[in-house]
Amino acid sequence: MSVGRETRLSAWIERFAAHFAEEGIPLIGGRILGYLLVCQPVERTAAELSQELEASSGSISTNLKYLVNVGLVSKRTRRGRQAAEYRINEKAWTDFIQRKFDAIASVQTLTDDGMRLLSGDPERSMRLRTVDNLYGWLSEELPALWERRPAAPK
Amino acid sequence: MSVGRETRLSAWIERFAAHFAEEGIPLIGGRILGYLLVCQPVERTAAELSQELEASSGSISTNLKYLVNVGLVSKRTRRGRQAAEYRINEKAWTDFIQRKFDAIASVQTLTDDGMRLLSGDPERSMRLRTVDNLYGWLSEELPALWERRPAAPK
DNA sequence: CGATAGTTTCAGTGTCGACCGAAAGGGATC
DNA sequence: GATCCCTTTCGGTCGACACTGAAACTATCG
Repeated sequence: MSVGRETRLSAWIERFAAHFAEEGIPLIGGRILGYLLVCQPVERTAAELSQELEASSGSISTNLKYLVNVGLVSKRTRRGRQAAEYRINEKAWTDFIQRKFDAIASVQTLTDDGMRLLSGDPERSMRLRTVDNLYGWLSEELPALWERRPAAPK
Repeated sequence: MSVGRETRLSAWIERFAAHFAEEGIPLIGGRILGYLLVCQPVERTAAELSQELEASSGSISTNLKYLVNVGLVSKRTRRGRQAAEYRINEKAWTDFIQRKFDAIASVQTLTDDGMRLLSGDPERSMRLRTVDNLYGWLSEELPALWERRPAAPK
């Protein structure tokens, strides 16, 4: 007897959350992301998320605030409805990735400063130079690559 | 009155360590990396690192083990010398970056599995598709970019 | 205005990991 | 083999942070 689609989806959500937990995103935040990516309908209230993800209202609130803040989730309020609706903002994933790239490229300013401190001492700066060259190349290429990213469909 | 080069270097090491602390590398590990990148001579024993970075022998040992393990530092033992010598393995920085790229690209298998679970439900898979497309593109382009990386000098 | 339904805040709890320092372990020299 | 020196292991402490649940807050509707 095969397991249902919803069961497999919740297992998938858990894997999804586990991956981002390794990147420092709280488990519940990752679950929210995964859930909002596949739920039907697309919008959920905090209370619904709390129930379906079996997480306390406090955790949901904290993590929604964080996710809205980084743009991955958007909050919509409607007159006549006191409950706000949350949904995935899939467009924001590009910014999410870009921040990762920026973090990598930013090391170059660090190695660059180091090189400057060692200027006039080529012997000693050899090790740093290798690293600086790599990051220098990355901080050229990553933005260039990023320019070529495909436009999000419609 | 200007501060000495060594003073500025230790400030630089601290900045360096702080950056990688944000990426999840323990502070002391980051200090070791920064220090080994600029110290003269290039090799240090654990005891020396402990003294110069003002960290306990235990912390130094733990972090060296970790850094050697990921390849960023190499350990050399010599007959007639009981103290092992540690030095930066600047070549390994490329692997270090590559692991980051791999981590990004690996999300694609995740989103791909999700898409499969939602197959036959185009309406519902729209959100995931956007994300999947982005990661699909990345997992094509990042390895391609990586191929073009400059060779380390000599 | 009162009642209701939802969200946010906050204090408290538990877990995890970095760090320390002392004790144990292992080579090297005599 | 005994001694010395250095490294690793290990128990313990501390601080950070995710999470909870109850209380405070806010908004809507009767």
